[in-house]
Amino acid sequence: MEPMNKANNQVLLPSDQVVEVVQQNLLEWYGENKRDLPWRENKNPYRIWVSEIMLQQTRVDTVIPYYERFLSRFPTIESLAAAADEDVIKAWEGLGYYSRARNLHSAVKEVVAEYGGKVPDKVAQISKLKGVGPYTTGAILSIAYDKKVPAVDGNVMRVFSRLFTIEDDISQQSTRKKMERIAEKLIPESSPGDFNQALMELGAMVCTPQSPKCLFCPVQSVCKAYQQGRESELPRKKKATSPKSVDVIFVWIVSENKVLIEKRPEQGLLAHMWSLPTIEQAKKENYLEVFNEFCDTKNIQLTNLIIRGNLDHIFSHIHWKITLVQADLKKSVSLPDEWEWIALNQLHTRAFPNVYRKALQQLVSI
DNA sequence: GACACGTGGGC
DNA sequence: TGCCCAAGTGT
Repeated sequence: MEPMNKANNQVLLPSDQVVEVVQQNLLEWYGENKRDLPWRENKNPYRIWVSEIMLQQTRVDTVIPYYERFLSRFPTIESLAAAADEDVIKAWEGLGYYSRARNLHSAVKEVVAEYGGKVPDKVAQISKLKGVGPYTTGAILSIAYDKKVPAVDGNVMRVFSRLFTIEDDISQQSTRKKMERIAEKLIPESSPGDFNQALMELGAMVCTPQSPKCLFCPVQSVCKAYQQGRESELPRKKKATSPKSVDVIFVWIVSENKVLIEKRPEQGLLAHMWSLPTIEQAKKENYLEVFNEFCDTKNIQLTNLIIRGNLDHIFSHIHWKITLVQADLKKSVSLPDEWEWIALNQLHTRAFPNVYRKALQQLVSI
């Protein structure tokens, strides 16, 4: 293996003949093999948009039920624009990357206010919307409006890496720009949306990260990696660093069938989401000190501490080692602004990220 | 450019 | 089991 920084900076564009074969074979294959997915029912730009946001870093099978519920709850761009923030987040609960929902909501409101509810069909306008980056710009413009704009995602980068034996590290942002130049040459005038989707579909179904199904690949005849038997070596990608381990305490405070919940800060991990009161960066050694400091900060007093259990939750970049601690709240002058008593049987009305759902299950189900 | 940002599935 | 991932974007 060559070192990763030795990748060629030159963009070697595919020949006209290769372009021809890829276009024809891929479009024909897509026509016969594409999956029947809910966002392929029509080309409503709003529906395409929602699907593209949900699909970011998220599997198709995971997205489908969320997509169906979301579109049935917010069937039009106007209905989403008019919705309360809480309702939008609640519909996103469990999907992860919650800033996607906030950005989508904000962008949809902008489209209704600035563009009369019509999703823009110009790169300059749509790429300014919150949560719409280079990939989503290309996806919406090509799929919904049949514009010849690249939509280069992880699938496309993997397909191109193999098809043209591109050695660049696909985790580098600069690599995507190179891939976009190739895509611009490859996309046919006639059906850019189908072609972009065909590229992604190929990556998802045939040109998979592990064990690619080269024997069934419609572009096998022009694939350089296959010709060289190197399909398992490509694409190149820097190994991810493993999540950093952090000790965390969730505090379980119940009184008269009510429990204290906490609204998380507006920035950072699980921003805006409901949670149990959480002590982050807690040292496991001395709970008392940790709790005293916590009580000082919140201007409250906690007594009768009992450890109720432990829980691990691994985010993409952080590993929470959670201790569930039950406590009683001594009478205090006032509750912190971010805290609220809620009836146990009303917990389901709030949007909790999954890590807190798991904790609640453990605590409530005896 | 590098890192933050969730979750669940597959091997 | 632990690691890699899955239709990226914001900072």
